[in-house]
Amino acid sequence: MRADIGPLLLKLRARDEVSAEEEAALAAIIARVEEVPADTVLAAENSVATSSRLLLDGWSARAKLVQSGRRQITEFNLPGDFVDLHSFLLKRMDHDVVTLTPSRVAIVPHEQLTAITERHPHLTRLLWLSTVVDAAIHREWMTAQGRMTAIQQIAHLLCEFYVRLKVTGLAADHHFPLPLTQEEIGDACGLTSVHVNRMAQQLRGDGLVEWRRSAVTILDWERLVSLAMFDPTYLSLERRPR
Amino acid sequence: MRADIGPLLLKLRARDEVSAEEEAALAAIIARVEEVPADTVLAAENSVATSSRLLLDGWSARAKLVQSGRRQITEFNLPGDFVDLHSFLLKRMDHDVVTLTPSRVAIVPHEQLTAITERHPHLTRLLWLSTVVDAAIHREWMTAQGRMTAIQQIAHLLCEFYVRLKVTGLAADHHFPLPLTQEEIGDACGLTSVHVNRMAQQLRGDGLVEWRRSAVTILDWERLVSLAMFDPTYLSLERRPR
DNA sequence: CGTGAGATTGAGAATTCTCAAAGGTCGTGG
DNA sequence: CCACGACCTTTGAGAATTCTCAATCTCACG
Repeated sequence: MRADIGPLLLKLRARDEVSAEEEAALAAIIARVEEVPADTVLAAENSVATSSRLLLDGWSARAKLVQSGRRQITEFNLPGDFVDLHSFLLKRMDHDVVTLTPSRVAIVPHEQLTAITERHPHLTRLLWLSTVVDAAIHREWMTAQGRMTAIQQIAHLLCEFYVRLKVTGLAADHHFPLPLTQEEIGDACGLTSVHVNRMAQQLRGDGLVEWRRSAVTILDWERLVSLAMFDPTYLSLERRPR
Repeated sequence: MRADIGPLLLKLRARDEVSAEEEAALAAIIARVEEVPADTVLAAENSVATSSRLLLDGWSARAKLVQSGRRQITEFNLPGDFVDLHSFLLKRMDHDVVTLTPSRVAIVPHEQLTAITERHPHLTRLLWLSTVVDAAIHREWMTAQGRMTAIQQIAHLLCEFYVRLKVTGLAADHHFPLPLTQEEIGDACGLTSVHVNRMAQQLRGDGLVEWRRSAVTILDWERLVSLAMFDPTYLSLERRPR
């Protein structure tokens, strides 16, 4: 099966050049592709991984479960994200990776990744970069959680989705799909779904977004960015030699 | 100047073997060593880095400033931490790195790190791992911030310090130095220093810790771990092939 | 001993949570 | 093509945690 790694390449090329040879090397490391339904655990906390997963299509999340049934989502993964590249080095997972929508996932055995590190130093650096950007996203979220209000956090999340989805052409004209429940957004922001609901109403009432069903239209990007104090620097979408 | 990379090696060797050749390669990438006072910015947000810093001695922090003078500390760096290895790939910094105590810092030019990726794939993976562990620490903190109470968060931080400091021999017998103000701890937990103070009093009052000046003694490790729901898995201190 | 940074205390205020209960929406089976 | 059920969203009201803003206290150090 020929996996479509187009979205991944778009992301990598937003940050640096990727040669044809590197592109071929990437395509070659995929062992197989799987279709998985929503709410499937792709990688379980505490398990020891021997392969990593590349999200070809669909949304997933990194989540940590806490006693008492609560959970914290620490990052959302969009199509083209190498969702558990971290497990290549960690081996033992510190968190779950769970699909949020029906998804298509490419499986990459760790031996193949090891081979990349031995033969393609520049491609290695680009993959390394993508894990380091995950860390930058974590820092940005932590800052939002610790030092911003609930409504700012949610606004920030919407800004992030829009910018990240645009890279792979999944968002345009200030409009994008958002297949998340308010509960899932709450799990990401450290809020209850009740409070997410009230803040979402406020964002709508203030004329910042139109947000119905599972799609969002940003009505006033300037004001949303200003409310969220959103600065996309942390996404490292500058093209430069790495 | 001969830099003492002993603490760094202890950390790396807690996770996998490091050959004598790799050790020599690491020692060779250090361009120079600097002594810096407390509260010095080692790497500034938004600047474009051309070298990374290895903390030989002292404590530092990754911090993000938010309008209105607030800040969020996203990780504390201890002696032996490669504090801004992230900048090797990010180039443009998404956060500040600031010393919290007088420190000794080794400077590593990015060209040297590039050379490591070209000649030492296994060492590259170990350095990559250390950035991925930073991300795991971020996730753990985010979970604490989002889904645990203030006192649990602070207890969790103390557990983390003890385990991390033990790796390099800087903690033992449930005792360790803690050169942080309550304000700095608040910046890390997303709390005010006032609330940190009250929670610290409660931890002392409950007989969990002795915490005076800048040193902590954990009086009841079991109970502290249980309160904080602390599980050191996220620190990846298992020795296995990477 | 005076100074200044950091720790501690007090009291009222704000944000967010908890616990229900009610209202909508969408896919599926009859 | 409609009714049903499951899953979300929305609303209300009281409660809890944490914040804000001072003011005071302590202690290491010059």
